[in-house]
Amino acid sequence: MFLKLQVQPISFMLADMSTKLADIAVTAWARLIRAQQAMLERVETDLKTAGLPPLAWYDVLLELNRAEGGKLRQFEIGGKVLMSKYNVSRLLDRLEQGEMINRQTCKEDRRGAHIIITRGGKALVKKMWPVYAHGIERYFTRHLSAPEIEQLSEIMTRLIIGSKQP
Amino acid sequence: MFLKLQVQPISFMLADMSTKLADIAVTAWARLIRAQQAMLERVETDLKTAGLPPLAWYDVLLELNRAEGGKLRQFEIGGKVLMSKYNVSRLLDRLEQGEMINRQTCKEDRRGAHIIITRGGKALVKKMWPVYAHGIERYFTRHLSAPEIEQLSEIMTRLIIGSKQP
DNA sequence: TGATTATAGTTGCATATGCAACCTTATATA
DNA sequence: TATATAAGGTTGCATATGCAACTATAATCA
Repeated sequence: MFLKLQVQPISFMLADMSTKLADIAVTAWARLIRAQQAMLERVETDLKTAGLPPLAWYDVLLELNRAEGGKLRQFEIGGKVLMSKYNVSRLLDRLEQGEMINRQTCKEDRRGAHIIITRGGKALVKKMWPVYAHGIERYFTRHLSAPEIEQLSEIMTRLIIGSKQP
Repeated sequence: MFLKLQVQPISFMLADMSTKLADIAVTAWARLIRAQQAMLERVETDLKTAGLPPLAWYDVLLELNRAEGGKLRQFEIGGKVLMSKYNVSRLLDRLEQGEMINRQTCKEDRRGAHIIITRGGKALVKKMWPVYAHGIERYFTRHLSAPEIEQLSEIMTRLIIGSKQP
C-alpha cells in the first residue's frame, strides 16, 4: 500500500545535498518500499496457498528454535523480531492456542514468563522453511548477482543502525 | 515484526546455487526486511508526532495530486499504490470523511467512481511532505553514497519486476 | 438479442495492530 | 525499611487488513 513519490519539489527541504541527489534518493526509497512490499506479499501468499501460517509465526518460532533450550523470555523475543510487547503478547496467545509454544512462569523474575517451543512448533518451522526459502530464491536471490547481494547486505546493516539512532 | 533467518540448514532447498551464496542471500534478505521495517516505523512515528496522518494517506493523495485534473478512477489508485480494492475503498472512506477527496459517479462507466482531490487534500500533501522528506534523508539518504543509492534503485527495480512474474 | 462472464466497487466478519491504562513484581532512592 | 519508580506482561478500545460474498454495470459470445 505504500509509496510513490514527488518528482519535482523536493529539494527545498534538503539544503545540504544537491537537488539531483535528493531526487534520485527519493526514487530509490520509493522503489525499495515497493519492492519489499511486493516480495513479502508474494511470500505470504505462497505460505497461505500451502496452508501454512504467516511469516510472523515463523519469525518467532525460529528465534525460539535457535535459542538455548528452545526457550526465551518474552521481552527477548520482542527485541529479536522487532515487535512491541503487546503484539508479542498476543501473537504468543495464538501460538499457544496452536500448541506451538508453552508459557512457563519464570522463577528468577516472577513478573515474567519463559516461552518454550513445543515439538509441534519445531515441526512447523521445518515445514514452513522450504516454502519460505523458495520464495526468497524466486523473488529475491534469483534476480541478483552474488556481489550485489553482498553489497545490499552491507548497506542494509548500515540502515538498520541508522534507524536506531535517536 | 518480521524476519531473522536460519543460519545453517538452508541449502537443501536451493540445489542450483552454492550453499554459501544461499546463506548470504538469506542474511541479506533478512536485513532488507528489518531495515525497511525499522525505517518505516520511524517515519510513521515522525508523522504521528507532527500530528499528521499515516503514510498511506500521503501515497494516495500524492497520486491524485499528480494525476491529470487531480482525478483518478478508484482502480487506478489501487494499481498505483499496490493496494487491494477493498482497502482502497475503505481508505477512501476515511479520506472522504476527512474531506481530502470527493467521490463522483462516473458517467462513462456507471459502475465506477472518479476520485477527486480537494483543496484540503492538496494542502495536506504539502504539509506532510517536509516531515516525510526529512525522514527519508535521516533514515536513508544520509547513510548512503550517491553511487550506492543509484545502484540500490536499479536493483529494486529488478526486484519489483521479478515479484510481478507469475 | 439474450445469456454468460468479467469488472468496479462495497460490506460483514474475523483477525491483526497501536495506544493507553492496568496489574504485578523488581529495582532504586530517601 | 519504606516509598517511589521502573520493567515485564496483559487487556479494552479504536482502527486497519484480508477474505468472501454481494450489488450493479459492462463486455463477450452464441
